[in-house]
Amino acid sequence: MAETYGIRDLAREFGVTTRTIRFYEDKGLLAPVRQGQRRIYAPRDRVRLKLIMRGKRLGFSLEEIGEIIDLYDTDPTQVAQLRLFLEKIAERRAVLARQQKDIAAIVGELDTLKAQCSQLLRRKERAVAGA
Amino acid sequence: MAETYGIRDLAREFGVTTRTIRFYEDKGLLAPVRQGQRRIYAPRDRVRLKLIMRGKRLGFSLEEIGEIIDLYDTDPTQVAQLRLFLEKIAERRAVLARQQKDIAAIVGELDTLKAQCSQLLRRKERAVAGA
DNA sequence: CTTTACCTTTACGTAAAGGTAAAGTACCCT
DNA sequence: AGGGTACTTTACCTTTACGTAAAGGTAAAG
Repeated sequence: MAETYGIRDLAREFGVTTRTIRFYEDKGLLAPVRQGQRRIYAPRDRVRLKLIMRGKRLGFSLEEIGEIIDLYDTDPTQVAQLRLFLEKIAERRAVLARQQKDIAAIVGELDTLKAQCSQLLRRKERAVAGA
Repeated sequence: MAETYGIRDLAREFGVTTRTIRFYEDKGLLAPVRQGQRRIYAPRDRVRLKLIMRGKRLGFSLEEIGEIIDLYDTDPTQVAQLRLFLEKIAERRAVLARQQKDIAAIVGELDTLKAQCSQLLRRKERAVAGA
């Protein structure tokens, strides 16, 4: 028979709190079966959670992650899922590329400001010392 | 006599809403005088707003911006302000540097995933076409 | 006197991803 | 029966930077 997990098991394995896992369920990302009130997680739930964590690491929102992994169930060939995922990857890359440029620009500004401040500070300190 | 501005004037000049300017006042970043109920902004308020906008562009939080520009008033020599600002600049640079690295790593992962997905997709598409 | 434009305060809403507390349920161990 | 532990639900709290009504004040123009 198939392996099952308790919420605590998965929380430990993935380094999140049980609250987090329940939160994902609220958001429709997980749907464990119940045994009374307890949640029983099957291997496929574990896979989904792993995909969620990976998606988060890559900077996707939970909503985007949901769109992608839902196709995992509804799309037997996974072609649609792969297409969507590739699209999301492209989007994400574009966002990151822009962030890279923005950061570089800001770092440039910070360096300029730093130079100005440093110079001004040296002058002020000399003025104070000389007074 | 000194120039003054209405809230609308500053909003237009800096491309923000009046709500934003009032919000900054709530946060203690601005303190215009009142004429009855109306807010009257002096040139120094305008300068502060300009500093706020610059700080934001550089990615500082309003709280950090507040710390810095408050010294502008309390510190006549500005030495303390310059020191604090340089410190903030260094912090910000460090954060941005880490972000750069993180982004680069994620982009790398995305590229790997993209390659895998593309290959898989091509196989699936061939399989479907061949069926 | 009314419209129009601008201003005011108060206060709830938003997004994201959970944290945290309260209070109750379930089961094992002794 | 009592204790301990894990689990459950509900529901409000957090952060940041405002958006968005609601409801009304003030003043110039027509």
